[in-house]
Amino acid sequence: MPRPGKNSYSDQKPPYSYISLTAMAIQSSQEKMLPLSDIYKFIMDRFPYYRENTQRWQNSLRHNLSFNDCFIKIPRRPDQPGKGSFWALHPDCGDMFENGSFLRRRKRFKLLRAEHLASKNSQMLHYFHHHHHQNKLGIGPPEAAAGVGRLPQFQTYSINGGQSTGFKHPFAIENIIGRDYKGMMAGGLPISSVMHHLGYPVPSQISNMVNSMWPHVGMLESMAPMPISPDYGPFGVPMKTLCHPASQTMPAVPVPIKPTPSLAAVSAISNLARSPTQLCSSSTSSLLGQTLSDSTEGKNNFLHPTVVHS
DNA sequence: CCATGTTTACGGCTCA
DNA sequence: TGAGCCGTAAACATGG
Repeated sequence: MPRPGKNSYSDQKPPYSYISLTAMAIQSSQEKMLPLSDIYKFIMDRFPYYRENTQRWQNSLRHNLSFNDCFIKIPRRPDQPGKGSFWALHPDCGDMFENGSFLRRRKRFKLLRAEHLASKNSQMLHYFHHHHHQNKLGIGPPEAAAGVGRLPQFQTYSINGGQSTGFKHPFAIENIIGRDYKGMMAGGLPISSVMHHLGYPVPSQISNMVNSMWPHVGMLESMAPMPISPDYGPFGVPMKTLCHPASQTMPAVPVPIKPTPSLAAVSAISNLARSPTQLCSSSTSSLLGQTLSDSTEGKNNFLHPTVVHS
């Protein structure tokens, strides 16, 4: 039992990898991209655990940003002063958390050489092209302008000139976190109960929050810190209003990494039902994918984006 | 100088 | 048990 004043459960390490956390942060922003400092902020605001040892985990996080191809860097426009680039999710990175684990991906997203180079150029080009019209007011970081514009909910930084229409970031929070784990329990407890004890929401809670608010309000229009309490999710949204009352159950909190085909199917369907335009699945993104040796330098060799299967 | 990136290395852990 | 993912440390570069 956590005592008041003492360490509470919410001070414990959240069951998310840095990749998950970063993806959440990015997805939570209106523009689907954030500067490093805002990624830090997102995490620290919502997960007390990360308010300490900042040197350590921030170094790890930067390592993840650079090392993993699922994250792409988008340079600032001249009218977006500030330090460092924006970070976004690679549009083709696939559903890296399809098994429902946010601690460890079943497979990782790795680009091939030429793809890597290509994305470095055309991605940002596309960005410039795209956002210049849509967000003219954009002075300052995207989250500043976020409050006003009702931009299309899903902007992707397409590397193939917008050809991947309809394709959502598989990393979109509802994909990352968005699953219906019907009837699932965590350690013998209903997930909601576990969530409550943890003091931060588990994946599908976030999903519910996202899904319930995205249609109306831009997610996290402000990056303002919100009070952390069992009643609030990491996005500062009251859980009560967002948590589906009954039938909603959650994955075990540190979700066992088990590829469960049936579940995957279910989640695919539910994702579809929930947002028809977002047909996103790992299979979509890995259509062109060919396996590639997982060497570190493998990122620099071929023509197509690919998903390396483990 | 400090924040931001990039890269290498290594040990722990999990899954096939 | 090996392969691969993850977390961490650390060296190094760069730009404001």
